[in-house]
Amino acid sequence: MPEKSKFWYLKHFNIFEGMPDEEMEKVGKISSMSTVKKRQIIFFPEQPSQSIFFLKEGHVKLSRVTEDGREIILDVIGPGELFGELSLLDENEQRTEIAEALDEAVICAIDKRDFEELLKRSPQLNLEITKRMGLRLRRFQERVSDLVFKDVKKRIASFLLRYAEEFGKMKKGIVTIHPFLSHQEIAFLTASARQTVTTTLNELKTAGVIDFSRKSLVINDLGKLHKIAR
Amino acid sequence: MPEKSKFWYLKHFNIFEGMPDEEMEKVGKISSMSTVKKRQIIFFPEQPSQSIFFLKEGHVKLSRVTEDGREIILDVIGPGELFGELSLLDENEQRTEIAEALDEAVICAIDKRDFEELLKRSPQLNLEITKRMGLRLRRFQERVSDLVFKDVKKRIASFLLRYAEEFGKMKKGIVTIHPFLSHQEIAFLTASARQTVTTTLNELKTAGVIDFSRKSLVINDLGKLHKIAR
DNA sequence: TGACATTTGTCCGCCAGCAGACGGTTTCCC
DNA sequence: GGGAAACCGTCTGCTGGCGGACAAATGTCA
Repeated sequence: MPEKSKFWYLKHFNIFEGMPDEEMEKVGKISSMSTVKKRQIIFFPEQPSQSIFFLKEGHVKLSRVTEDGREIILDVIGPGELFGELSLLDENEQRTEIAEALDEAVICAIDKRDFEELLKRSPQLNLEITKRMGLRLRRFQERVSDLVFKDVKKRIASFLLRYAEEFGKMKKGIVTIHPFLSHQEIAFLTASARQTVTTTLNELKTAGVIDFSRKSLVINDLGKLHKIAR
Repeated sequence: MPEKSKFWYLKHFNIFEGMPDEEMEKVGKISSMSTVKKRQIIFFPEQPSQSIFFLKEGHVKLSRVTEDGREIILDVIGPGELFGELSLLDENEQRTEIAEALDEAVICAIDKRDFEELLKRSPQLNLEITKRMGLRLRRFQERVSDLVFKDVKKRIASFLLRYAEEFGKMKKGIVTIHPFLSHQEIAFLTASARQTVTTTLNELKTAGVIDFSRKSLVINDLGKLHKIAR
């Protein structure tokens, strides 16, 4: 799957690659690093947005909460990705997203204005950001398309494939993932119900396609999973 | 609704605004304009992507078709917007979208490479593009969230509001739209069935919220529509 | 190590809304 | 202006999967 590896590559490509050293130094000066614990919220929607973040280690869940308290997960990201970029759009508006650490995470924050300055000075960086946003957009398109055309079983299979590709380790055609999402969270991501996720996963287990316990998730038969997801 | 007008403003803001004249002249040289008829396809997914487009007049539907021939509408855009930007991501890959004119449209095409050059030279333009992509991303997030949380009636109401805001003319609190989407197309956009759209629209008509014939669509009670959509 | 919180597993009743059918209306194009 | 094609309106049966309920397993923290 050549496309996928390219996607991966672009995503994990260091965003400051190819930047002259003196610029890099400036970046170092204007950014601040910190560690957040599992389940800690990184920014609240009420705060006026002023920083954008880079995730160095761990996993972060980006979500929204509706007025009546229901949650929707917009994305789950891993090391090397940036988030909060949408705040570039807002002037003094509030964020609409919540970011929550799914495990111990190391993040790096840069003030929005500083970052915007940086963008103006470095077309290369700017292009990189644009491409990343484009990739996100694509993923969302995919997601909408899945929601419209696929039933729950297919959506969950589809999710597992993405999950495996982004966060799993492949060895001889078998992918192992250290899971960091609950069934409830998978349900939010696939627009389904918790119970349905549990049932479907167990169905897949019985069919021998996957195997899982609380501490690991193994995909035995990628081919079959692809077939189910289509 | 302050947010909305800002959204509108950003979207319809001329993308080349503030560009020095000599640059502008270059843009003129490398771009080519053309007119397309209603229902004409602007680019096919099979073609390697090489141009990005600006829509000057008319409306364009951006969609995807699955292997088994089902269609999903990704977006519907009006004058002032650009499309095909995602091709910036692809090297020599095929487009995954289809663009189709919904009425007589005037478009302007620029070669991808040329445009990329332009971006490198103009941080201002680059930022503008980034912001637009961000807006699109937001809209998609909204759409996913709607799909997950709202029932068909709400989604259709929600669609009507966007439709009105983007393409309608407001006069004394009443919005009139010259419709260019069929019920089938609205169904694709709202992830529902044609019959359901017909029924729901008629329900809204009976309730006095909207009024429509084949040649015009009027929204009488924006407030009520908002309430239904929430 | 025990108690409380969180997550997973299973069963089932219920209904939103999809999809098929078919007839009426408008639009398009020769 | 007439025939075909596209679009709209309405009725109806059927079902995917949501959501409530409750039990079991696992995690967590004192």
